[in-house]
Amino acid sequence: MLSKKTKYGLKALSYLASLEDRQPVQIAEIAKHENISQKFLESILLTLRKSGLLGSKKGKGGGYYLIKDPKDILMTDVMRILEGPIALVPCVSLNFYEKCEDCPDEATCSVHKLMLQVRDSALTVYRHNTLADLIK
Amino acid sequence: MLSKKTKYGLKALSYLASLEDRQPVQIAEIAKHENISQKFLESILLTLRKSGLLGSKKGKGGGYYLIKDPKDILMTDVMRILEGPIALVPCVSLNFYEKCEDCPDEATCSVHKLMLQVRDSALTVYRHNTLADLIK
DNA sequence: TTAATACCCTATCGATTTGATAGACTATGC
DNA sequence: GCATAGTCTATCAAATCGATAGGGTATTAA
Repeated sequence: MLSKKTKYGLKALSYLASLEDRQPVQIAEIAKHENISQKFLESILLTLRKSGLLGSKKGKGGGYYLIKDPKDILMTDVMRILEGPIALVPCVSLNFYEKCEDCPDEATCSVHKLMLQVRDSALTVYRHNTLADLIK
Repeated sequence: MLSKKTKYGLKALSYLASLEDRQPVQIAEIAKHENISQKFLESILLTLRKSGLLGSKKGKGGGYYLIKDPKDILMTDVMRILEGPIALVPCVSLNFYEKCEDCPDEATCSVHKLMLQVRDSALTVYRHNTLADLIK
């Protein structure tokens, strides 16, 4: 299940991308427009800023804004930042690989085999979608 | 992330499918072979039995066994029984649909649009995999 | 018929995660 | 220097997860 953090983050990014200009937008405006708890959104936007997707400006007239063009923001990156691994199981994760302690052999593991396919199919989707695609 | 319940359930099903005959297999044997907590596995096998994938036999010589041929057991069914919805968000779920309370319009929701594609890609994988495919 | 076997069911428990809130701090612009 | 708006830390209730304990019940072999 998708976490609310990811859901809200996606909505916030989409909202920013939908605006014509790239002027800073206040947290409060985003929260209100997308029906999100403002304080919770604060921490999410902070994450997005620290990972380089958003810029911020303090003080009057401040807020958050997209750094890159929406068509250059891949969903693979967004999902990994917000949700973490795309794979459903660590042993098939590209960026967050971990060996399963209970599984003696990945090559013959039925779960591994199935989850590998699921990961690839999800990756394909995320790689073919940019932020610009989501707001069309 | 895939729950251990699903992971263990898949492993147990695979183990049963890998055996030549369809004689009842004791919980203890499955648990030992797959490195699973026996008590936890009990509840999982119970779920699988109640949903019609497994049969059980009590008393001496009892255990669990597959009811259908492995090639007739679709991963869509297995995943829905063990993990629940295949969709990452209720508003794109076929079997567990729920409206998002915060989202005013699904048609224009960017999250909805993305998650619909992810669901379809996962469904395609699960529909093309039977239990027989996993143990090849 | 009886006793062993093995599935069935309920309850509980600690750990972790999640979503949300509060409050103080800091930088900016007028 | 004061209002504005992002930044950071701490906390918290609720839910979920994985696991465990312990007794109940049906079946079978002897």
